[in-house]
Amino acid sequence: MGTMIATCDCVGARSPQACVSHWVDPPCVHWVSEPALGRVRKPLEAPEISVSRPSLSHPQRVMLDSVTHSSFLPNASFCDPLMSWTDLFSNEEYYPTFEHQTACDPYWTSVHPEYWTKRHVWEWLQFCCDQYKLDANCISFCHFNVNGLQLCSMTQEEFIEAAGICGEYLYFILQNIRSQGYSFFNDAEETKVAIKDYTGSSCLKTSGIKSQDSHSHSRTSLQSSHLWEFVRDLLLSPEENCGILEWEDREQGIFRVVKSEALAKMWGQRKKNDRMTYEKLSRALRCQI
DNA sequence: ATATCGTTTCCTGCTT
DNA sequence: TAAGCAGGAAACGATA
Repeated sequence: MGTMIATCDCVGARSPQACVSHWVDPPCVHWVSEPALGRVRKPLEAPEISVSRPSLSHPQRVMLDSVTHSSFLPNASFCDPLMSWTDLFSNEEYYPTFEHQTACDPYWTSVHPEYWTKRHVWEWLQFCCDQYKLDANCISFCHFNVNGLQLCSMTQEEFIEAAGICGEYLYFILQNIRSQGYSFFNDAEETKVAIKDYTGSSCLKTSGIKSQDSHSHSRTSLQSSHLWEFVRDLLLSPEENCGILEWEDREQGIFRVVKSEALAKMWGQRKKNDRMTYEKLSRALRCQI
């Protein structure tokens, strides 16, 4: 079980408040594609949060889901079936550079696939899950613990082995990026049709493919509209975080809200609501229980 | 037009 | 007693 504990600087607080948000374990929910904050089961669904009342010795907890990989994983001996993106991303062996990503570290969209690092591959996978509503359950992330060159050398069969029917999509998308560059994403409708035409697979979630270009999702993913995405992205973007959120125990998914006022202000700016307060923001988080 | 979802806002009661 | 937190309930806006 993961937990995130946060101490916030709530305005007017008589003493530092302990605000803990906690991404928990299965078998709960559908908290999505956030490598750092929880376990990935399905892309883009709201997290399940449970909250326990804080005390002096045991700060407030907000438990945002978590997810396990499904038994669909073909390579369970390789990969702990309970291993999540949280686990993987917090594992130096799997994802050694994530913590140290900097603003000058190029994003995957600015690098040709063959030159992707492992981190780029993971970002691309996350993008595909988010963008095309691929069911992360279908994907054996361990099979994608490779760099771009290795990824590009994988056959379609290997993609299918690694991600089932989703592997077909991933393979198709990768080949298109390689051949067309990122212009493949420029026309969302064409992309949508192309992918739909490609296969009638059921690995797409019901909401299908969103008309959202890769640009808006890549470097500017902080503009995502959901609160949980906002928090997730903030935690995953050190250059945007500005010390507002800090990891307390990354492996357990525990983070600390250091600047609650700033967090609320940033969320208010995102939602174009200058009346947003940390009280409201925290209520919204609790609402997702 | 309607339903649903994800908040937003207000409120009350409990805890510290 | 004051301040913060938890959670119920209704309203709201976007979207399907």
